[in-house]
Amino acid sequence: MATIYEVAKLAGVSPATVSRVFNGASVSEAKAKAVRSAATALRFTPNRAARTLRKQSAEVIALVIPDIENPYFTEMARGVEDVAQAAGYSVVLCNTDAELAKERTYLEIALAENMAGVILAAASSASRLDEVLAGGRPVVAVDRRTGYDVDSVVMDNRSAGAEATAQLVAAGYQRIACITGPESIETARERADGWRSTVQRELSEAESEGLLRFSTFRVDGGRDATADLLEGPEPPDAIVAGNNLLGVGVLQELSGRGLTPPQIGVAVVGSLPFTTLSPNLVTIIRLNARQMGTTAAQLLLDRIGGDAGAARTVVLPHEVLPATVTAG
Amino acid sequence: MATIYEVAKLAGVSPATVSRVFNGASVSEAKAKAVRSAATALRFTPNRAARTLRKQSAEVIALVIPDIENPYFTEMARGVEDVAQAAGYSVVLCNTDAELAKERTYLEIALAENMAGVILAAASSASRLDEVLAGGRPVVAVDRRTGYDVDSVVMDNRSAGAEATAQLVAAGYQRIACITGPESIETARERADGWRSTVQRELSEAESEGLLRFSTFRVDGGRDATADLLEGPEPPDAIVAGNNLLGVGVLQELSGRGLTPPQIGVAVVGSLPFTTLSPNLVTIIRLNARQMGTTAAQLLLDRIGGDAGAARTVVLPHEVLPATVTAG
DNA sequence: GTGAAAGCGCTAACAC
DNA sequence: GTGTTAGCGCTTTCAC
Repeated sequence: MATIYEVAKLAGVSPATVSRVFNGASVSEAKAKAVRSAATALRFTPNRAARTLRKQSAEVIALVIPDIENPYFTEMARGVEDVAQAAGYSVVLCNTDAELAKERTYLEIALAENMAGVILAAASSASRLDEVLAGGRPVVAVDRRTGYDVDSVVMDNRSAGAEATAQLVAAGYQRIACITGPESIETARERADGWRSTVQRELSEAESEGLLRFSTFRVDGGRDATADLLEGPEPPDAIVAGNNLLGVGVLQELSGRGLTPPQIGVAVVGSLPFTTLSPNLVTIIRLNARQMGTTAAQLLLDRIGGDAGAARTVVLPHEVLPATVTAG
Repeated sequence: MATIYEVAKLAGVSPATVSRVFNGASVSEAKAKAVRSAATALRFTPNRAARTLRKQSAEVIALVIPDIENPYFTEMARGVEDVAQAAGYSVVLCNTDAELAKERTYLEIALAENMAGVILAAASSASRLDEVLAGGRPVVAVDRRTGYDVDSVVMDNRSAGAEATAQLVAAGYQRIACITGPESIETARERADGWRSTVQRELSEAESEGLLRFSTFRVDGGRDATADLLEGPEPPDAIVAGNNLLGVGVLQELSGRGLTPPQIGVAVVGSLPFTTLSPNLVTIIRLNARQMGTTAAQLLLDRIGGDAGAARTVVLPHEVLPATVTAG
């Protein structure tokens, strides 16, 4: 790899001038041209490690997520990437497996690499951001808030859970269960809250507890919880799934037992990635993960650009896609 | 962020000694202990940009893939990550959207960042690796070979396509179509080749062309091609899908038309991620993307470690999961 | 085993 | 507008 000195020598200018050309500072057109052609001839690319060391900041954004195999997060990653790339930033995807230790390691790396900022879908409410924030790096929380005073982009989970439930009520179901993620995760609790309030208001006070399952936000969690519910003394006639993967698990388990919507009602908060089921059988409360990604990236870029205002929280809307085939 | 100098001062040693402690060189136990406690007190983490600049190499591996939203590639990413992480390397995921320009940019970045190596699922057979290789960085090709003499890890695509087709033949289907990816992608061609040879051998010479569609490796591609096939003069009675997303698209389109396997036979090369369909209705030629990832990472680490032997090609086995419910 | 010092490639004062 | 120079934080000879 050629250095700035070799380019300078070939172009007959100083290294500083070469640097200026590559950083948009004012240079006479003649010298700029000479530099550019020398750079091309030597296949020069600025060394990013050196630039990062000198500037104390890399043009890289860390996107830290709990599950890279969940399409919700990869969709989000696409959104982040699009905005970041347009602004000249690269995105580094870090997968924590929802483990605090891995998350911690990645946050340390982000700091040690002088990355410009972090977009974090926290592993749990216990996530620690002290180090990164002490290092002066902006953080934007996505999907889940953190215990820190940072920008966040979230869905209206309570309302999404309520909406999912209301759709099932409207379709005539009477015993509506809810399978959501780990209780340690804000979104899981909020979606369950939405379900609970709707059930209690629309059906009966009694019709809630006993029908709630905190599980994992994964397919197997959905299957297990569904099996558990169906094998109970008073099985539900409908299920609200707290995220996309749980939805898949629910439907898989039902299908294994010969049950298909609308025989039993199903509403999913999120989406049904790669479903092969007819879309009008299941109610979807669609969460726009991509938009969450673009919004978060924009907020982060603002902060990187020096915006020091108070922390903002953006709540994104969801879209209701009701099942059109119902039991009724 | 504390520096090595501050740690040195606090511990009463030279910066060089601090560096040695953090790099496993021999240091007296007394000083090592002093350094460690000073480092902890100052919350010292070595600055990676500085280390990278000095060592001319970062402990980072680039994983360059064409579609981050395809579970096949995220599964592969998991495999890469597991091996890399165990060896102390971070993984940077780069999404090219199967565009050569983006791929080129990412490869340049990998070089400019002094990354230790690249694992590449090439955007097309026209991918250029000259710069990276000239920079002395090892490259391992995954899923698809490149035109360069580098290590590669691939599936036996021809055999996978043949196996998928043979399963449909065995189930009694007579007009078996094939929907595969872009003709510019090796895997797409090879899977089609496997299909063609089996159809020609088992059925009739005539029963092949006209039933082959080169599409995109995406869900919409599967839908469009299926629609196209079904609306033709002599529609197929079975379809081989060239990858997971095409399989989803095929099943979606069929389902929209009220067709479900085994009314029409379906075999998929790859897997059916997050399917809600009963697994015994569709034949799956399962490709182990995770294993592909771990294998590639291992090969790359060997190269990074200095292995300069001839380029190797590893061909991974697939697993046949036949549909057990057939039209017969 | 340990310290002094040079230098990785770049940017940003500072002088002109 | 342009060149000179110092220095970002680290690793690594080279002496001792």
